[in-house]
Amino acid sequence: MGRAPCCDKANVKKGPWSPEEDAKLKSYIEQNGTGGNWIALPQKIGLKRCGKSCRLRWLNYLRPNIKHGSFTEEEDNIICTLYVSIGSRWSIIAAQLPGRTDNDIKNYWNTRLKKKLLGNQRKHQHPPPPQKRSSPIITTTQPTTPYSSSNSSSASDNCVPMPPLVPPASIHDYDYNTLHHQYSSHDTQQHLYPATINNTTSTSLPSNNNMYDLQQGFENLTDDDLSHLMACVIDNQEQQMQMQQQGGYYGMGMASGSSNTTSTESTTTAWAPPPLLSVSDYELGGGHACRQSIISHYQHDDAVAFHQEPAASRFDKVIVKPEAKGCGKI
DNA sequence: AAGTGAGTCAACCGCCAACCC
DNA sequence: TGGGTTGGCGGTTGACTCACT
Repeated sequence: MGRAPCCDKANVKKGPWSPEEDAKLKSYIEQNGTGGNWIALPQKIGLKRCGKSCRLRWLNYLRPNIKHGSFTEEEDNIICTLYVSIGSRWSIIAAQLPGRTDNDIKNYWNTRLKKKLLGNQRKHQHPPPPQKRSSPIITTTQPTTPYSSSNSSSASDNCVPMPPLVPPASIHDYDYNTLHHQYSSHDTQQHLYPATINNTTSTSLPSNNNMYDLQQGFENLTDDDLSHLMACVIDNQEQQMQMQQQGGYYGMGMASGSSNTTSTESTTTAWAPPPLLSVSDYELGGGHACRQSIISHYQHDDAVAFHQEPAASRFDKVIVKPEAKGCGKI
């Protein structure tokens, strides 16, 4: 026996909402509220709709102050920034864009923004030499700014473009508390991810102040930087999908050493393809090797440059939640 | 004009966590 | 404390539109 359906599917209308249905739902909620029970609501107002459907219709279309229509450049930037930061957490992203719904943003991302950024990715597939590239980098000199882009030239000798550790689709696996601290003890490192993702829960942001928290560290990114970073994110996701479709499974990808590899160890052993598992599937004890793997995968030339870097890794502090959502799906 | 493929987006599905009794 | 119910979420689907051939 499966789970009980939320409504009597046989007597429930599906498909597009009629203006009459909209009017019924809207006027009832405006006068009476939802009554705290969406499941019971359609019966109360004589709608042959599933309660969930009513909720969705209200939230995505009928409620006041919903913004429809094209997204602004500023909204684009916020979406991209937050996507890089927290992944496909559309409800959280939507909370930072007044009037936009998670569904809208999700659709917009999937149909337009992603392609737009993929278009930019092609521009980056034949990039100029790394030291001249204006892309997200890691330096060993700036302790507090997650990214250095426009001001990166002075550190270019040690710079490596740094794709995300995991695709954002899996970023919900992070322990946010740990993420919050993951770089803070490495004063000699520059960081990729924002240092301040403060929420321990994903479903709510107490206030809009969090927008700044979530975006902190990305504020200095140029559009070019962001495009490149997003391209890496998307590229990583798509490659993982392809590998999964092919039945590939590379586990941690720890071809050498172990999760206990210390930050001062160096390895030049060839790596397996980027790990299909998200960070949550293991603890990145040493981190150096993992970073090398990812860099090797994305930017071979830059990986060479990376070998010259001090071994201490920004991944050193990433602790994972093995039970987190998304584990074991591969 | 008809066929076709791509793009868009509203709506649905199923999972999961929170809540309630 | 445990089981059932509900709300919320992200992923996916499918109807519709439009451009192109």
